[in-house]
Amino acid sequence: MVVGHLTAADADRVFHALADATRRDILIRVIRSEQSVSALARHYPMSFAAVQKHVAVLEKAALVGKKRRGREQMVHAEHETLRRIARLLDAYEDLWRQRNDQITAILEEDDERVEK
Amino acid sequence: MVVGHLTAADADRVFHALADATRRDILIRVIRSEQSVSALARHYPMSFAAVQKHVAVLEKAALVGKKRRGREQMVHAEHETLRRIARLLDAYEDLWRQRNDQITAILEEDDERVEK
DNA sequence: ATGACCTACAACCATGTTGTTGTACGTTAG
DNA sequence: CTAACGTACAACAACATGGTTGTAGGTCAT
Repeated sequence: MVVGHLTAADADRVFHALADATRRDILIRVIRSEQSVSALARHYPMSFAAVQKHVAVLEKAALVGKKRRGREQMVHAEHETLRRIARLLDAYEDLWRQRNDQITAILEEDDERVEK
Repeated sequence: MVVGHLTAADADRVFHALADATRRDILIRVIRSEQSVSALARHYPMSFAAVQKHVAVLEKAALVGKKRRGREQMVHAEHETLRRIARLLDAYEDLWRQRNDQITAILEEDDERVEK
């Protein structure tokens, strides 16, 4: 089992890759099942080369990987990266909860003072 | 309670906003406690105007909000947006699990055939 | 072997992003 | 009132992004 730490540059790349509707759609498709680049390209109103670039962005972010099969490049999701970035956002949410807990604690402390 | 649906353009803005280490750091700081733009700016090796722009990107993504207090603009986290984007990534992870469940089911079906 | 298909990659263009500096204006402190 | 502070915004330069077309090479089917 890999510990799996995400550097700041990694997070930059992953969030950047996700910041485009076409790339998110490609990711969803390959999560469902791996597909060749040209099969993916058929779904979008842009050139094959443009889709190829989107896949390259996802690949540099390690959100997908490619595996040659004959003359096709099969694109598959790299679930571990998706998991890591989801956990990173969870950590942000935890920060918020901790802050709220502190505020709640302080307010309760005030209540005690008032009651005394 | 707001239903809270994230359009594709919303997700574009949020992921783009998160795709920069400085902006993620600003977000973390204001999650912990709201701060003025100039207080934030003191932490980074760049001009006040640059930090102002980063805050504007976070604000357009609705990850933070601003509230004037005297001559200062207090920046605070908008937790709801953070929550929504975290849930969006959760949905992607669910897709992966569904796919795995299907594969597992098919394999088990194969096993049954072999056993017969 | 030939043609069709899939991919890779370079060159190019338009636009957007990220930093800078400079100017202007409202607010607070002394 | 004046000086310092906090903010807003415009203009600019450098670079990145997202699309295009064109060329080239590897693989498969006939």
